[in-house]
Amino acid sequence: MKLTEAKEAFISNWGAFGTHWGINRTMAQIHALLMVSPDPITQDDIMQQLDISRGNTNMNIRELIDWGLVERVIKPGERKEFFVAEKDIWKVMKQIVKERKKRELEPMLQLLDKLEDVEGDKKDKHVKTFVDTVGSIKKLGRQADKTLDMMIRADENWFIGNVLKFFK
Amino acid sequence: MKLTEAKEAFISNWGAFGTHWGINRTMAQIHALLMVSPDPITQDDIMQQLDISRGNTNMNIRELIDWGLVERVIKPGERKEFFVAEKDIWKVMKQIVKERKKRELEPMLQLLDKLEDVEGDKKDKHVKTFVDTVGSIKKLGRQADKTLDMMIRADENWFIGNVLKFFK
DNA sequence: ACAAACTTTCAGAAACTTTTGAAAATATGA
DNA sequence: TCATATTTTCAAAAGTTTCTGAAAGTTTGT
Repeated sequence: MKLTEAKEAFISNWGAFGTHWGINRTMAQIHALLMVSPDPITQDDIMQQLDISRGNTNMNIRELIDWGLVERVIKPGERKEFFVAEKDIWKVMKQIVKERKKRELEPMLQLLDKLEDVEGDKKDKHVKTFVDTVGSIKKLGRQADKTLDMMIRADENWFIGNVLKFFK
Repeated sequence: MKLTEAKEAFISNWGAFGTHWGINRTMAQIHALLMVSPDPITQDDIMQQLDISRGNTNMNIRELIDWGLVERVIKPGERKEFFVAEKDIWKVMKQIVKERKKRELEPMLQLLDKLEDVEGDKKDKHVKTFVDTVGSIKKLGRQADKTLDMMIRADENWFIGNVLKFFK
């Protein structure tokens, strides 16, 4: 397979993959393009290579910067801004986990805390089922929260080495 | 907080939460409703409680059954079908992980295998960046795949106990 | 201060997803 | 078998998200 062809396949599939994970197609594609680009590239390069509009490109680059996955690079003597993606995939993953944890898991745990102390007779099966369900989701959520925290702090090799040992 | 109110909050938030994870709002809401219902309920109950159409209800129940999160229950002497959700949240999570792994992670790894043997001079920085990026994603993906496999096979208490110990 | 280079915004258009509801299909019991 | 209850399907409508492109805003060098 030729490089151009392989790049295209990678970008388009990374885009499709992203949509399953709540990231919009274009954002994931820009990210993919930047990950396989050896040097920083401009907004115009991105527009041209992915064949998307200026506005769309701009918005999605900003979103990627917000997520901490892409950085602006200013080249001395150049008027245009350049962009570069974090290439260490472990860092990328940690960054994504961190953001989604903050945006999704934490608010959910807060809500569950409030919901758990519903008033009413604990012997009523409706109350009991509700409290039990919420309680067990909270327990699992807390566990996930802790595990992800540790992962965010861990170093890749330490992590992979230990996980491998741990899981026989 | 009253039970009815708490249930509503739970259902509506579980729905919103679901949309971040590629599950449609209604499907997640039906799942939430079934999780807090002590006994099996009918399609009409669901339609009424969530105020959604028959077609929508039917399609999403079927999808939940496909995912292995909900079961049909036939009550002797009753014409209607009843539905019940798996209430053990650990099993629910394992089921979701299993399905998403199959639907998303595995195809991605297959693609990366093909992309990694791109032709061209490994000293060309474009080729090198591409191969390195794809290779490291593959490595991390493989690791995730193994870890998830183990988790699927594990028992909840074994898992939580060990994870806690493991992460100091 | 000005003009050119470049970036950002946002209203409307396009694309995509979800929902409805009525009709078709199927199952049940007399 | 037939009438009725129940489930399933699917085309069209509603809703939502994403994208475009032109206009407004900003920065830079002279």
